[in-house]
Amino acid sequence: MRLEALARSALREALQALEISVPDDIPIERPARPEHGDLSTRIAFLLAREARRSPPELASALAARLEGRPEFRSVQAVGGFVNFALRPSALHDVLRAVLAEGVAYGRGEEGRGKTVQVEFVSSNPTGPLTIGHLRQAALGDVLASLYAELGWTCVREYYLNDEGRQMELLAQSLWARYRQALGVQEPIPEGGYHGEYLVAIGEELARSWGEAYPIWDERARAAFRTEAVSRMMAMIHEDLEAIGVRFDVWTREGDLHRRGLVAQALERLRASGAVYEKDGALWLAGTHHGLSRDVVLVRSDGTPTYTMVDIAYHLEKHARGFDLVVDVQGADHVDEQRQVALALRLLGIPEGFLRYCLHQFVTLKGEEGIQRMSTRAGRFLRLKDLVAEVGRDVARYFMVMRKPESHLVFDFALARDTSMENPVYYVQYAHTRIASLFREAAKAGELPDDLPAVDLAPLTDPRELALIKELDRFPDVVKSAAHEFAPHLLCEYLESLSGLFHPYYAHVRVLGQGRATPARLALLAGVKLVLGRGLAILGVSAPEEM
RNA sequence: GCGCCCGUAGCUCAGAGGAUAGAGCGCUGGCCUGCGGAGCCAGAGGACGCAGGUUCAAAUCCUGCCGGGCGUACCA
Repeated sequence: MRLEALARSALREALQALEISVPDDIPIERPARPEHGDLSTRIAFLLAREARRSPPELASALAARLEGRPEFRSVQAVGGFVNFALRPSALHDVLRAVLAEGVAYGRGEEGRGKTVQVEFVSSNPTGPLTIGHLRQAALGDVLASLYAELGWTCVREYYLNDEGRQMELLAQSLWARYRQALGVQEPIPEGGYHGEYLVAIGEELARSWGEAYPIWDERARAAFRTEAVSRMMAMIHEDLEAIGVRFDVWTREGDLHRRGLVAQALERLRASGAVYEKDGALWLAGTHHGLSRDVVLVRSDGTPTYTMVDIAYHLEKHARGFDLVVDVQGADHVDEQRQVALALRLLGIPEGFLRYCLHQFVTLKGEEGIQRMSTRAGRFLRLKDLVAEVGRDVARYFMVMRKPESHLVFDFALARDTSMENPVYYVQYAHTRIASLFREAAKAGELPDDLPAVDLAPLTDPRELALIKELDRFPDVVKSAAHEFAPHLLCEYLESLSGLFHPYYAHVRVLGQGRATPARLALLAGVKLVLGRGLAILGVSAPEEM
């Protein structure tokens, strides 16, 4: 049995024996200080009032009931806390279970038969992906993997805004570059895209199309739009490839229009009575429902706004039958999220269907200080180039090692120059050292045939027991990381597990130690297994050699 | 002005009501005749932005300030 479950079921029995009603959730903590035991509970504080006893009294009564049970070495009341010290055999049982489960250890059942869609990146196809998109790419990909670990079927989806004014500006900017390549002084349009990446494409088009498009007319617009989108998509695919992210579904804004979904959504909104007309435009009455302003859904020229299309898109997601939709978006989308969420609520979509993972932006710290990215101004670091510089593992890990809602300063120089000193390698190195140990064990003929069957009794060193306790946490970490949209918890966990392993390995010899050898190999097999699983979820490699 | 996010070690950040606040980097000093030194051991470094409040217990929850980021478009 998992350790927390062990303490919970014991406490449940003790509470029943004392005729105190058992709460649904019995909190179990892992004390920071060893003298407080392996597990502890503050339940006495919570039930004191109801039980009409002071927390210390209640804690003592519980401890007295539990003292002497075989799974605990001791159960002590300290203040109002009840502290449990586990017997090594209870920990050995945990390790045995980990080894028996193998790669399935940590997987959950909650998502069985359920499907979650994770929408992320969804960058406009107006240029390559930048370090700004990297956080989102890593975050979304890892969230999807976390949910997959909990048994959900995951769909990774990219929403492609291939319509609207930005695409118009992009096409015209490309046309300008094409004209420039032909020797004409054509300026980049107002609000257009100045990035170097359009120059090369413009030159190429000048070579293949010659003087075919001397003026910016409908014909040029159509040609350059199509060309621009496909070129940008190619670049985006390259960037995603570099970071190792694959999408299952690409949804184009244009398709939503063509399938009549925007018009349908509009009808539903009208029918709901949540919209009104003013100044020739159609508005969503946001202020009636707690928003800070009303929102235009259809402009006075009859075209739907981005928000309108987004609402239609999310209705379509619902129609597709997902049990949960997770949108990963930057902090600039807060208002947009509220608006879409409100529209869905007004249309009767259940509250829990759509959840947003909102993240703050990445600022890049480089030679010229801290800089904001801007695709439009052509000032950005391309994702592919960053990955080439620091490697996929480091790039991905750095982006999820902080909680999404915290601002992240990416110190490019540090990631590159001191890459040997960074936490990714610390974790990977732990995995590698164990892999190497197993190679040595095999050479020496000391590798047991059946690790889960090994006698674990020799594992009595506090460091060994601490490692097992840490292994026990893994499934909970996966669960929290997924539910709270907090992949950084997994990073922290892996660093903590590695931080227990390295000192242990530096001080304890494994091979040639008689009965202790197979037991220690079994322990380290468990550590390697969990490190490997954790890294896999992060999309970071778990090397056998470095 | 209003809304959301963030103020914790020199730097980058964990800590989501519990017991003496942690990690990595950087800094100081040690450890390579055994399984990988990308490692280990030790040390210096903190009024948790400020002020109130709730609680047996607050870095954590509430309120108000002060800083910083983002938003506040008939842009996407």
